[in-house]
Amino acid sequence: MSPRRSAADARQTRAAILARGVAIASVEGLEGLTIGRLADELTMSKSGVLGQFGSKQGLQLAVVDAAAAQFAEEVPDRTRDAAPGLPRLLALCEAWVSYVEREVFPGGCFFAAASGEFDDRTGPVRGAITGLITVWQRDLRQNVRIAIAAGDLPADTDADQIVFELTGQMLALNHAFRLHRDRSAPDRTRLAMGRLLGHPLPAAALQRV
Amino acid sequence: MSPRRSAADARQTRAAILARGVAIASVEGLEGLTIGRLADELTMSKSGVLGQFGSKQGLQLAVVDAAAAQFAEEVPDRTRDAAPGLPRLLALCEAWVSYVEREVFPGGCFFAAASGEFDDRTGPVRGAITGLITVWQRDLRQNVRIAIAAGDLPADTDADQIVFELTGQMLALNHAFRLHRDRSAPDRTRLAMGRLLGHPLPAAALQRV
DNA sequence: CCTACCGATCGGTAGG
DNA sequence: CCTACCGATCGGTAGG
Repeated sequence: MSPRRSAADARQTRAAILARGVAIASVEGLEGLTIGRLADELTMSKSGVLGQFGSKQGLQLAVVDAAAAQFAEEVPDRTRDAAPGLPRLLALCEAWVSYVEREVFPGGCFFAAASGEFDDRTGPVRGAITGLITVWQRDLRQNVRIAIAAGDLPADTDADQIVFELTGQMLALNHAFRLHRDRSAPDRTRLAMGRLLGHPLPAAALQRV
Repeated sequence: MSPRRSAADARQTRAAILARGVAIASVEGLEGLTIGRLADELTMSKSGVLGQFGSKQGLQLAVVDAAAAQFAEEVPDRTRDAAPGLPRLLALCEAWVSYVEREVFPGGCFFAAASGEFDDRTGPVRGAITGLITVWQRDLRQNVRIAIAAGDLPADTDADQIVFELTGQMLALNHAFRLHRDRSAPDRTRLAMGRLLGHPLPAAALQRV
């Protein structure tokens, strides 16, 4: 096997770097993710890692995109069976709670951690993080609006307010689960979200017994 | 003026280091706070900074304590006039919203940032952060219980659940205010907290005009 | 994707 | 609280 690899090999290498990078960054942060450590853990040279992304910022942007793809698989993609509006909203909330409970990322919600780390900075990495979170919240809001139009939420509901409060319960769960290792936090979150939406979360009853 | 300073001078130097340290750490994080940068900004030598704390971890612990003292001044100390129970609870919530709105720390809530940074680690710094947050949440819970006993909250209220949900709204505010620069977030938080407690926050009406 | 470097900066120490 | 260091590690480059 020659040291010069094919394009397919390069793609595989890139995927392996990103998988490790996402896991490390969810724990150590996107700044704490270093090229040297990544190279060490993958038994590669630093320049081999860096060559794929050009710079640390390029690596960070690729890691954010890879985390977004994984999040999409683990949360919204699991709600495809639920109809738009209240059913989808409840499914998205339950999928989010489950995503934290299952510890999809070893350091908890990747985007909660990344937004806390980059909220005081400027530049493309912050932009990528805020863009992805904005899209996620727009998806929630859209389903709130459909639920209102369908009569499944009160007509005077403020969609932005509901999304704001749901976001708070998501952050509370990540906080309590990671910092206090509070195992009752997922059910507390389900309860709070169910009250906000006037309906219990779909899987909560099953998981409670 | 000789290079050998008195104990009073040393105390002043220490206070100056901690004031800068808290501000830097609220933006860059407790790991991103470096001895070299601190020395630079204070036109001191690195060893002059390090000598006060022994190690970077000693500096981090002192910075956490200094931030806790400032938080105590800016939030709970401002609610001394409110009677224990629901009045104090409403005052604590309003003081917290105001603390974020006034940007007491340049990087937003110091403890929201620090707990996100250290939630996956072990050691005394994590311990100090969790300890302070636990005390703060115990204070909230205690006032919820007094409010229940006084009949100001329903008798079947779950105090831990209320504290959990209030914490979520605090985190939602910090998140929206820092990441999205959403200026409507403070009033959204007031609204959510007021609903949770069944009473509007004390200063909200005045500030709304 | 590798070896062999680069200057800058990290936390920390010796000794005054 | 200073100067003068230390080894380790940072992101990144040259050249193959």
